[in-house]
Amino acid sequence: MQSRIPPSARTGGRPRSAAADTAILEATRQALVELGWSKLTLGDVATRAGVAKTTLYRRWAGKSELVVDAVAELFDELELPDRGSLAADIEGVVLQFAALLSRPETKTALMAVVAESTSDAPLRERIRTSIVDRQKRLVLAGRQRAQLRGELPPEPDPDAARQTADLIFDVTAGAVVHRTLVSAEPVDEDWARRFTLLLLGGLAATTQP
Amino acid sequence: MQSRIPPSARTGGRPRSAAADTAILEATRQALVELGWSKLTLGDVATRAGVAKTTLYRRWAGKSELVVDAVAELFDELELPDRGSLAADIEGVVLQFAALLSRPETKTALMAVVAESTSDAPLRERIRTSIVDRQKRLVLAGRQRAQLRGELPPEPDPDAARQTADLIFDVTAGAVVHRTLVSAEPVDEDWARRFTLLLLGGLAATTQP
Amino acid sequence: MQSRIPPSARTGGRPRSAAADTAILEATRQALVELGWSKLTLGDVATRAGVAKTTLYRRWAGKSELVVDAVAELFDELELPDRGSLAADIEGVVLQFAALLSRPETKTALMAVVAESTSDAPLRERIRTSIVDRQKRLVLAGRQRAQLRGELPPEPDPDAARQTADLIFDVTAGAVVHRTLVSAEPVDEDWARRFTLLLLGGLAATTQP
Amino acid sequence: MQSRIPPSARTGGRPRSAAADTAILEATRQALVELGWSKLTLGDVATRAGVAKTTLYRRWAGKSELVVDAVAELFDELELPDRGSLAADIEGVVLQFAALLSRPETKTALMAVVAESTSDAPLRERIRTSIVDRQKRLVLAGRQRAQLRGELPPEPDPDAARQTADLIFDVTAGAVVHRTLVSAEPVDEDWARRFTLLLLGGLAATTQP
DNA sequence: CGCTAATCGAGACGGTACGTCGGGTCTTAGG
DNA sequence: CCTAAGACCCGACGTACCGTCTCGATTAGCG
Repeated sequence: MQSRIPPSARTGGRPRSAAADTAILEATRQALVELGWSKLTLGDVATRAGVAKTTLYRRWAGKSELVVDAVAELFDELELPDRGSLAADIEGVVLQFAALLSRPETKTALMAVVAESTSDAPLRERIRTSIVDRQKRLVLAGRQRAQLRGELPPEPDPDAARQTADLIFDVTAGAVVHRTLVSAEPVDEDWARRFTLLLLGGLAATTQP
Repeated sequence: MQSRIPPSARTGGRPRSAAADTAILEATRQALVELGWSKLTLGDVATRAGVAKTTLYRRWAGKSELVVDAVAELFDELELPDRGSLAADIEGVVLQFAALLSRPETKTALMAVVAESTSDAPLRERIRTSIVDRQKRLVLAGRQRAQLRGELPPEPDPDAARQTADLIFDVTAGAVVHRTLVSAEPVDEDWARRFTLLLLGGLAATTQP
Repeated sequence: MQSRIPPSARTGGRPRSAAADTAILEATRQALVELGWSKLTLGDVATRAGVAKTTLYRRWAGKSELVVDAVAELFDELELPDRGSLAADIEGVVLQFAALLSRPETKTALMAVVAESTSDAPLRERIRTSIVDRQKRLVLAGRQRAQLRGELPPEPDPDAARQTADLIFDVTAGAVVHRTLVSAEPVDEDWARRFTLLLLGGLAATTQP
Repeated sequence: MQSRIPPSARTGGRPRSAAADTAILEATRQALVELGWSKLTLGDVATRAGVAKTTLYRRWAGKSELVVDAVAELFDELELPDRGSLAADIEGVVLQFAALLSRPETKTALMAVVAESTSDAPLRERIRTSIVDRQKRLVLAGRQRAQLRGELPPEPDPDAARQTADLIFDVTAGAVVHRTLVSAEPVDEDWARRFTLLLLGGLAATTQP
């Protein structure tokens, strides 16, 4: 799902510049790093991108939509490298996610758009599609891989499977975000190890009553 | 710790109106509910409170500081009722915290000030003192009570104790916030039960290597 | 003299649409009536005329040039009907000119382009050629006819003749314009009669010292 | 009559700066000279005056209103010096008015606001009060003085008196404006003499049937 | 009881950014 | 070469808030 305003359906006319899109999103990230969310202005982004303000407004409805797109591109990089065991995979994901969150552009932007989204349902949906689901995908892939390895039993009930995945996701993402942004302390290998221990222990308790 | 600017040290002169403080904080919460963080303006708050803008700026440095104070008052209500067992206590805290987070004024304000705080260290400190520590206190009190009950073993190493408490806190608060604000799904009794199961299971695994 | 930009000298290629010209000028007048000078936009004119903005800019340099042409067409209608006497002829011209000036499209456009022309010499020249000279012609024709009738003596000195004609022209056109646009009162038959009396009386005094 | 937006009726609050008014009007005239009407922008005027744009908009509704006030001050200078005879007085007024009209700030502004006023009745009224009536006053004063001198007979019928004064005014002001702005030729002593001759001759013809 | 001094309301002030609009240019595809 | 369509850059618009300032009018406590 895209936040961009689609071009006029009518054929004919000068097409939108693809280079402008790239320049704008890059300029947005750069401005986020230098100024932070609250001091970022669309006029400044336009100037940095070498683009007219109108061009920007023609494609995005506002600051939130633009920033979501700009940050979302960074989340595309997330992958699930095979580290050999479920525990190692989880630690890898946690560290990868933490690394992303500690970049200044994501740090300042993510909470801000989430805050904005509390009173803006379409924006919330866009965040979910562009950002959140990209992380959730990793949880599902990780479980699948662990089941192939025999580390986790197959889950016959699809409802329970989904519920558990959601819980793991909220716990993992929430913990990393909270540690990084609220507690403002680093997510290092040690923390990742201890968190993984907690998660896997809890998971065992959950599935083996 | 207070965000308020202290009154002039010099004695004599008209004292600050105490009623104004109450009115301003109440007006702030009301405006947060109606407008959300980004559309809340200090001029509007002043009008609602029946107070001049000057009065407001004489006491708070800006929007963030004011909102932190306004929301912090709500976190004073958090308590740790004795529900008889560690699991029940945790479920209680989770539900209580979730209830607070689902109020519109906290929902919209909390993430916003956290976002603001990523580039404002004093603000981050104020948030920690006024809001976060109030929750953390519950974690510590819960553990102490559980140890008194014999549900948890005493932790001889104070460093490890702090580290574990921090982890539990980040996991719990993070999970509830993420579920509520990002996943935008309710934290009901069922979820609280499943989360507690996960947490306690993980905790057992962590402390019994 | 035309304000239009001439078509490319190079032969070959698609010729300009003559229908477009008509449509554009008509649309301009219509827009002048509805919106007045300052709110008239070339984009709107293009839309009304069912024409692309490009087409419009290929033919006229700007708003002033377009409006001069659009209004000038109306001045083509001015004639000098033979009413039998100099006085009657003058009254006729005055009323005819006043009628033209009271049309909303001329009323709003004429002063505006004159204002523009104070800092735009080519525009001033175009106004003179397209609009002013068309009125001045009537003064000259009126005098010639009166001389044929014997109502006015021949003027042997061509310099003095030109000077007098200029004076009469400025007085007549100026008075009608001022009455219509500044004083905002109607130029009716009574006013025309009184003005003619004044003018002819003054003329007699001027030529018979 | 003033074009200024009156300050809030409520007492209390910081009073409006009188210096700002002076600076704004002076800056407006300066900008008119340098840029002309159509390129004058309120933002630029504000900058020149060392004033915020909002201050400007707090006091005037728009460009036209501001310019009327700025130019009107110049018309305050108009007087009727006693030159000894009616003819000499008229010539004096004509030359004085022409001198005012040939200043670049009035030249570019006057026609423009008149053009605007064709579709803006309140503006037309403001022009009349602030500018036109100041000139008309001279006509009336001139007649009164001429009657005291015995150069003109007393006019018993007040209606006819007013009608004649209006006619003289439209003719005089119109002729000077037209000569200056449309014909774009100078109003020098020679022209003033010839115009006065015409006017007085016509006047005699009008009043002595 | 009258001083003194900080507070209060009100609202104007210099700024900065907003989101929109119009001007005039350009780049398409099509005639 | 012209045309319709529409995106492009640019600059100005008028508005909204910001945080500061200047007023006159209140309030206290201290002398």
